[in-house]
Amino acid sequence: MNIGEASGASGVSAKMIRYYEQIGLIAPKGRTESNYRVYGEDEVHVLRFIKRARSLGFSLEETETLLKLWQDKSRTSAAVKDIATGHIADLERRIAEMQGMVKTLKHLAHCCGGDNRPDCPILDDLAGAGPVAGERSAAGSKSGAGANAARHART
Amino acid sequence: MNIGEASGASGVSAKMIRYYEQIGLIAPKGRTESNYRVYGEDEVHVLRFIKRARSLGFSLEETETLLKLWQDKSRTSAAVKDIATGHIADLERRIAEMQGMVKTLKHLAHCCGGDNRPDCPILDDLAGAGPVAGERSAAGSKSGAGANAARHART
DNA sequence: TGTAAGGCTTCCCATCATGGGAAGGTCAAG
DNA sequence: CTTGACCTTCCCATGATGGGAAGCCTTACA
Repeated sequence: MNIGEASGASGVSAKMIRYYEQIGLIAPKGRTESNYRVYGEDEVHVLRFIKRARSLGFSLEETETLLKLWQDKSRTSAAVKDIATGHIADLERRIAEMQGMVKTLKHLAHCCGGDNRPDCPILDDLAGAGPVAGERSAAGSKSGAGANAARHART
Repeated sequence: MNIGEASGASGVSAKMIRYYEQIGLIAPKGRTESNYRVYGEDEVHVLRFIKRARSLGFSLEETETLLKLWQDKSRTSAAVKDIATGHIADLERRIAEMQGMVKTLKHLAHCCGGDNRPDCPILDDLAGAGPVAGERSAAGSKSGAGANAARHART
Protein backbone atom coordinates (compact mmCIF):
# COMPACT_ATOMS: atom_id res chain seq x y z
CA MET A 1 0.00 0.00 0.00
CA ASN A 2 1.28 3.43 -0.97
CA ILE A 3 0.99 6.44 1.30
CA GLY A 4 -1.96 7.70 -0.71
CA GLU A 5 -3.84 4.45 -0.26
CA ALA A 6 -2.97 4.33 3.44
CA SER A 7 -4.26 7.88 3.69
CA GLY A 8 -7.51 6.93 2.04
CA ALA A 9 -7.87 3.84 4.21
CA SER A 10 -7.21 5.71 7.44
CA GLY A 11 -8.54 9.18 6.83
CA VAL A 12 -5.18 10.67 7.77
CA SER A 13 -3.65 12.96 5.15
CA ALA A 14 -0.39 11.83 3.52
CA LYS A 15 1.18 14.98 4.85
CA MET A 16 0.30 14.00 8.38
CA ILE A 17 1.40 10.41 7.93
CA ARG A 18 4.85 11.65 7.02
CA TYR A 19 4.81 14.03 9.95
CA TYR A 20 3.81 11.26 12.37
CA GLU A 21 6.67 9.24 11.03
CA GLN A 22 9.03 12.14 11.53
CA ILE A 23 8.09 12.48 15.21
CA GLY A 24 8.39 8.74 15.70
CA LEU A 25 4.71 7.94 16.10
CA ILE A 26 4.53 5.44 13.27
CA ALA A 27 6.80 3.91 10.66
CA PRO A 28 6.00 2.40 7.26
CA LYS A 29 6.42 -1.34 6.88
CA GLY A 30 9.24 -0.57 4.50
CA ARG A 31 10.20 1.16 1.28
CA THR A 32 10.06 0.10 -2.33
CA GLU A 33 13.15 0.13 -4.50
CA SER A 34 12.16 3.58 -5.63
CA ASN A 35 11.93 4.78 -2.04
CA TYR A 36 8.12 4.80 -1.82
CA ARG A 37 6.71 4.15 1.65
CA VAL A 38 4.87 0.84 1.96
CA TYR A 39 2.08 0.26 4.49
CA GLY A 40 0.10 -2.78 5.58
CA GLU A 41 -3.11 -3.29 7.50
CA ASP A 42 -1.33 -2.95 10.83
CA GLU A 43 -0.02 0.49 10.01
CA VAL A 44 -3.43 1.61 8.80
CA HIS A 45 -4.88 0.36 12.06
CA VAL A 46 -2.40 2.49 13.99
CA LEU A 47 -3.26 5.50 11.84
CA ARG A 48 -6.94 5.05 12.57
CA PHE A 49 -6.11 4.78 16.28
CA ILE A 50 -4.26 8.07 16.08
CA LYS A 51 -7.05 9.70 14.18
CA ARG A 52 -9.65 8.61 16.69
CA ALA A 53 -7.53 9.79 19.60
CA ARG A 54 -7.06 13.18 17.92
CA SER A 55 -10.79 13.46 17.30
CA LEU A 56 -11.29 13.05 21.04
CA GLY A 57 -8.92 15.95 21.59
CA PHE A 58 -5.88 14.04 22.83
CA SER A 59 -2.60 15.74 21.99
CA LEU A 60 -0.10 13.85 19.88
CA GLU A 61 1.99 13.37 23.01
CA GLU A 62 -0.95 11.79 24.85
CA THR A 63 -1.76 9.82 21.74
CA GLU A 64 1.75 8.45 21.68
CA THR A 65 1.41 7.30 25.27
CA LEU A 66 -1.95 5.70 24.54
CA LEU A 67 -0.48 4.01 21.51
CA LYS A 68 2.32 2.51 23.57
CA LEU A 69 -0.16 1.32 26.17
CA TRP A 70 -2.28 -0.21 23.43
CA GLN A 71 0.69 -2.16 22.16
CA ASP A 72 1.82 -3.12 25.67
CA LYS A 73 -0.13 -6.23 26.55
CA SER A 74 0.90 -5.92 30.20
CA ARG A 75 -0.56 -2.45 30.62
CA THR A 76 -3.06 -1.68 33.35
CA SER A 77 -6.38 -0.12 32.48
CA ALA A 78 -5.71 2.31 35.34
CA ALA A 79 -2.85 3.86 33.37
CA VAL A 80 -5.15 4.46 30.41
CA LYS A 81 -7.95 5.76 32.56
CA ASP A 82 -5.60 8.26 34.21
CA ILE A 83 -4.76 9.81 30.89
CA ALA A 84 -8.40 9.95 29.91
CA THR A 85 -9.56 11.54 33.16
CA GLY A 86 -6.73 14.05 33.02
CA HIS A 87 -7.78 14.95 29.53
CA ILE A 88 -11.40 15.26 30.57
CA ALA A 89 -10.39 17.67 33.33
CA ASP A 90 -8.38 19.68 30.84
CA LEU A 91 -11.27 19.88 28.43
CA GLU A 92 -13.67 20.88 31.18
CA ARG A 93 -11.36 23.62 32.36
CA ARG A 94 -11.14 25.03 28.86
CA ILE A 95 -14.87 24.72 28.36
CA ALA A 96 -15.45 26.66 31.58
CA GLU A 97 -13.08 29.39 30.45
CA MET A 98 -14.84 29.78 27.14
CA GLN A 99 -18.22 29.72 28.81
CA GLY A 100 -17.05 32.60 30.98
CA MET A 101 -16.12 34.53 27.86
CA VAL A 102 -19.46 33.75 26.26
CA LYS A 103 -21.33 34.85 29.36
CA THR A 104 -19.57 38.20 29.44
CA LEU A 105 -19.86 38.72 25.71
CA LYS A 106 -23.55 37.91 25.66
CA HIS A 107 -24.16 40.38 28.43
CA LEU A 108 -22.25 43.07 26.57
CA ALA A 109 -23.90 42.28 23.26
CA HIS A 110 -27.28 42.36 24.94
CA CYS A 111 -26.53 45.86 26.23
CA CYS A 112 -25.36 47.02 22.80
CA GLY A 113 -27.91 48.66 20.55
CA GLY A 114 -26.37 47.32 17.36
CA ASP A 115 -27.63 50.33 15.45
CA ASN A 116 -26.19 53.29 13.58
CA ARG A 117 -25.09 55.16 16.66
CA PRO A 118 -21.48 55.01 17.86
CA ASP A 119 -22.26 54.40 21.55
CA CYS A 120 -21.20 50.86 22.35
CA PRO A 121 -21.00 49.13 25.71
CA ILE A 122 -18.75 46.47 24.21
CA LEU A 123 -16.07 49.00 23.33
CA ASP A 124 -16.63 50.71 26.68
CA ASP A 125 -15.87 47.45 28.41
CA LEU A 126 -12.76 46.78 26.35
CA ALA A 127 -11.59 50.31 27.01
CA GLY A 128 -11.91 49.60 30.71
CA ALA A 129 -14.87 51.87 31.28
CA GLY A 130 -15.91 49.60 34.11
CA PRO A 131 -18.93 47.32 34.47
CA VAL A 132 -21.72 48.01 32.03
CA ALA A 133 -24.73 47.22 34.12
CA GLY A 134 -23.60 44.76 36.73
CA GLU A 135 -20.43 42.90 37.46
CA ARG A 136 -17.38 42.32 35.31
CA SER A 137 -17.06 38.73 36.33
CA ALA A 138 -16.84 35.73 34.07
CA ALA A 139 -13.69 36.06 32.03
CA GLY A 140 -13.02 39.42 33.55
CA SER A 141 -12.16 38.69 37.16
CA LYS A 142 -9.58 36.16 36.14
CA SER A 143 -8.15 38.19 33.32
CA GLY A 144 -4.63 37.04 34.00
CA ALA A 145 -5.47 33.39 33.69
CA GLY A 146 -8.01 34.26 31.07
CA ALA A 147 -5.46 35.85 28.84
CA ASN A 148 -3.36 32.78 29.12
CA ALA A 149 -6.37 30.61 28.67
CA ALA A 150 -7.38 32.33 25.50
CA ARG A 151 -4.03 31.47 24.04
CA HIS A 152 -4.18 29.03 21.16
CA ALA A 153 -7.85 28.54 21.74
CA ARG A 154 -8.71 29.49 18.18
CA THR A 155 -9.33 27.26 15.24
CA MET B 1 7.58 55.49 30.27
CA ASN B 2 9.89 52.62 29.28
CA ILE B 3 8.60 49.38 27.83
CA GLY B 4 9.01 47.69 31.20
CA GLU B 5 6.87 50.28 32.93
CA ALA B 6 4.27 50.15 30.17
CA SER B 7 4.26 46.40 30.59
CA GLY B 8 3.70 46.71 34.32
CA ALA B 9 0.99 49.30 33.84
CA SER B 10 -0.88 47.29 31.21
CA GLY B 11 -0.21 43.69 32.15
CA VAL B 12 1.10 42.98 28.67
CA SER B 13 4.60 41.51 28.54
CA ALA B 14 7.36 43.58 26.96
CA LYS B 15 7.84 40.78 24.46
CA MET B 16 4.24 41.07 23.36
CA ILE B 17 4.31 44.86 23.23
CA ARG B 18 7.16 44.64 20.74
CA TYR B 19 5.28 42.00 18.78
CA TYR B 20 2.12 44.10 18.66
CA GLU B 21 4.24 46.93 17.36
CA GLN B 22 5.73 44.67 14.72
CA ILE B 23 2.31 43.66 13.39
CA GLY B 24 1.14 47.26 13.43
CA LEU B 25 -1.27 47.06 16.33
CA ILE B 26 0.35 49.75 18.41
CA ALA B 27 3.32 52.11 18.22
CA PRO B 28 5.31 53.78 20.99
CA LYS B 29 4.93 57.55 21.39
CA GLY B 30 8.57 57.80 20.32
CA ARG B 31 12.10 56.75 21.09
CA THR B 32 14.77 58.17 23.37
CA GLU B 33 18.16 59.17 22.02
CA SER B 34 19.41 55.76 22.99
CA ASN B 35 16.63 54.10 21.02
CA TYR B 36 14.47 53.11 23.98
CA ARG B 37 10.74 52.97 23.29
CA VAL B 38 8.72 55.64 25.10
CA TYR B 39 5.05 55.20 26.02
CA GLY B 40 2.41 57.51 27.44
CA GLU B 41 -0.97 56.95 29.08
CA ASP B 42 -2.70 56.64 25.71
CA GLU B 43 -0.51 53.76 24.63
CA VAL B 44 -1.03 51.99 27.95
CA HIS B 45 -4.76 52.43 27.47
CA VAL B 46 -4.53 50.76 24.08
CA LEU B 47 -2.49 47.92 25.56
CA ARG B 48 -5.12 47.36 28.23
CA PHE B 49 -7.78 47.37 25.51
CA ILE B 50 -5.88 44.69 23.64
CA LYS B 51 -5.38 42.66 26.77
CA ARG B 52 -9.06 42.78 27.66
CA ALA B 53 -10.06 41.78 24.13
CA ARG B 54 -7.63 38.87 24.23
CA SER B 55 -8.99 37.75 27.58
CA LEU B 56 -12.41 37.56 25.96
CA GLY B 57 -10.94 35.28 23.31
CA PHE B 58 -10.84 37.70 20.38
CA SER B 59 -8.05 36.99 17.93
CA LEU B 60 -5.47 39.68 17.31
CA GLU B 61 -7.08 40.28 13.94
CA GLU B 62 -10.47 40.85 15.54
CA THR B 63 -8.80 42.92 18.22
CA GLU B 64 -7.26 45.12 15.56
CA THR B 65 -10.67 45.69 14.00
CA LEU B 66 -12.18 46.49 17.38
CA LEU B 67 -9.34 48.86 18.10
CA LYS B 68 -9.93 50.72 14.87
CA LEU B 69 -13.64 50.93 15.61
CA TRP B 70 -12.86 52.21 19.08
CA GLN B 71 -10.74 54.98 17.62
CA ASP B 72 -13.25 55.76 14.87
CA LYS B 73 -15.74 58.15 16.39
CA SER B 74 -18.13 57.68 13.47
CA ARG B 75 -18.39 53.90 13.94
CA THR B 76 -21.74 52.21 14.35
CA SER B 77 -22.37 49.99 17.35
CA ALA B 78 -23.78 47.47 14.86
CA ALA B 79 -20.32 46.92 13.43
CA VAL B 80 -18.95 46.16 16.87
CA LYS B 81 -21.86 43.95 17.79
CA ASP B 82 -21.41 41.93 14.61
CA ILE B 83 -17.88 41.05 15.57
CA ALA B 84 -18.93 40.14 19.08
CA THR B 85 -21.82 37.93 18.00
CA GLY B 86 -19.65 36.21 15.43
CA HIS B 87 -17.10 35.52 18.11
CA ILE B 88 -19.78 34.22 20.47
CA ALA B 89 -20.94 31.81 17.78
CA ASP B 90 -17.38 30.65 17.25
CA LEU B 91 -16.86 30.06 20.96
CA GLU B 92 -20.13 28.19 21.25
CA ARG B 93 -19.25 25.95 18.34
CA ARG B 94 -15.95 25.06 19.92
CA ILE B 95 -17.55 24.55 23.30
CA ALA B 96 -20.03 22.14 21.75
CA GLU B 97 -17.23 20.21 20.10
CA MET B 98 -15.35 19.83 23.32
CA GLN B 99 -18.49 18.88 25.17
CA GLY B 100 -18.98 16.10 22.66
CA MET B 101 -15.50 14.85 23.40
CA VAL B 102 -16.11 15.03 27.13
CA LYS B 103 -19.35 13.13 26.79
CA THR B 104 -17.71 10.29 24.89
CA LEU B 105 -14.67 10.22 27.15
CA LYS B 106 -16.75 10.13 30.31
CA HIS B 107 -18.72 7.25 28.95
CA LEU B 108 -15.56 5.35 28.09
CA ALA B 109 -13.90 6.17 31.40
CA HIS B 110 -17.02 5.05 33.21
CA CYS B 111 -16.85 1.71 31.45
CA CYS B 112 -13.14 1.32 32.25
CA GLY B 113 -12.21 -0.57 35.39
CA GLY B 114 -9.13 1.50 36.08
CA ASP B 115 -7.49 -1.43 37.78
CA ASN B 116 -4.49 -3.69 37.29
CA ARG B 117 -5.98 -5.63 34.43
CA PRO B 118 -5.12 -4.79 30.84
CA ASP B 119 -8.69 -4.89 29.49
CA CYS B 120 -9.64 -1.34 28.60
CA PRO B 121 -12.75 -0.08 26.77
CA ILE B 122 -10.97 3.21 26.11
CA LEU B 123 -8.25 1.53 24.09
CA ASP B 124 -10.86 -0.69 22.47
CA ASP B 125 -12.68 2.40 21.28
CA LEU B 126 -9.53 4.05 19.97
CA ALA B 127 -8.62 0.83 18.19
CA GLY B 128 -11.99 0.95 16.48
CA ALA B 129 -13.46 -2.02 18.32
CA GLY B 130 -16.87 -0.49 17.86
CA PRO B 131 -19.30 0.94 20.40
CA VAL B 132 -18.61 -0.05 24.00
CA ALA B 133 -22.10 -0.23 25.39
CA GLY B 134 -24.21 2.05 23.29
CA GLU B 135 -23.56 4.37 20.45
CA ARG B 136 -20.35 5.99 19.23
CA SER B 137 -21.93 9.36 18.87
CA ALA B 138 -20.73 12.59 20.41
CA ALA B 139 -17.32 13.32 18.97
CA GLY B 140 -17.37 10.05 17.12
CA SER B 141 -20.04 10.42 14.50
CA LYS B 142 -18.56 13.67 13.30
CA SER B 143 -15.02 12.52 13.51
CA GLY B 144 -14.00 14.36 10.39
CA ALA B 145 -15.07 17.70 11.72
CA GLY B 146 -13.93 16.67 15.14
CA ALA B 147 -10.41 16.08 14.00
CA ASN B 148 -10.37 19.52 12.51
CA ALA B 149 -11.99 20.93 15.55
CA ALA B 150 -9.41 19.48 17.85
CA ARG B 151 -6.77 21.38 16.00
CA HIS B 152 -5.10 24.13 17.97
CA ALA B 153 -7.60 23.63 20.73
CA ARG B 154 -4.90 22.95 23.29
CA THR B 155 -3.43 25.36 25.81
C1' DT C 1 7.51 3.09 -27.42
C1' DG C 2 6.71 7.69 -26.17
C1' DT C 3 4.31 10.78 -23.51
C1' DA C 4 1.19 12.89 -20.27
C1' DA C 5 -0.95 12.76 -15.94
C1' DG C 6 -0.73 11.90 -11.51
C1' DG C 7 1.65 10.05 -7.39
C1' DC C 8 5.66 9.95 -4.70
C1' DT C 9 9.97 12.04 -2.52
C1' DT C 10 12.31 15.78 0.26
C1' DC C 11 12.69 20.48 1.68
C1' DC C 12 11.15 24.96 3.03
C1' DC C 13 7.57 28.10 4.57
C1' DA C 14 3.17 29.76 6.89
C1' DT C 15 -0.12 29.64 10.48
C1' DC C 16 -1.27 31.90 15.70
C1' DA C 17 0.30 34.05 19.90
C1' DT C 18 3.63 33.58 22.93
C1' DG C 19 8.07 32.65 25.37
C1' DG C 20 13.25 31.82 25.65
C1' DG C 21 17.63 33.30 25.06
C1' DA C 22 21.97 35.36 23.10
C1' DA C 23 24.82 39.37 22.06
C1' DG C 24 25.46 43.84 22.90
C1' DG C 25 24.18 48.83 24.27
C1' DT C 26 22.39 51.97 28.27
C1' DC C 27 21.29 53.69 32.70
C1' DA C 28 21.24 54.33 37.69
C1' DA C 29 22.82 53.31 42.18
C1' DG C 30 26.48 52.25 45.10
C1' DC D 1 33.86 53.01 37.93
C1' DT D 2 31.65 48.88 38.48
C1' DT D 3 27.62 46.15 38.84
C1' DG D 4 23.18 44.86 37.99
C1' DA D 5 19.03 45.81 35.90
C1' DC D 6 17.25 47.41 32.11
C1' DC D 7 16.82 48.00 26.94
C1' DT D 8 17.78 46.77 21.86
C1' DT D 9 17.57 43.40 17.80
C1' DC D 10 17.75 38.81 16.06
C1' DC D 11 16.87 33.93 15.89
C1' DC D 12 14.44 29.83 17.49
C1' DA D 13 10.68 26.90 19.56
C1' DT D 14 6.01 25.63 20.41
C1' DG D 15 1.56 22.22 18.13
C1' DA D 16 -0.61 20.31 14.37
C1' DT D 17 -1.55 21.15 10.03
C1' DG D 18 -1.51 22.82 5.15
C1' DG D 19 0.78 24.76 0.81
C1' DG D 20 3.88 24.46 -2.64
C1' DA D 21 8.23 23.73 -5.39
C1' DA D 22 11.62 20.71 -7.64
C1' DG D 23 12.49 16.43 -9.14
C1' DC D 24 11.84 11.31 -9.61
C1' DC D 25 8.57 7.22 -10.54
C1' DT D 26 4.64 4.69 -12.33
C1' DT D 27 0.69 3.86 -14.95
C1' DA D 28 -2.34 4.30 -18.69
C1' DC D 29 -3.18 5.40 -23.21
C1' DA D 30 -2.26 6.58 -28.12
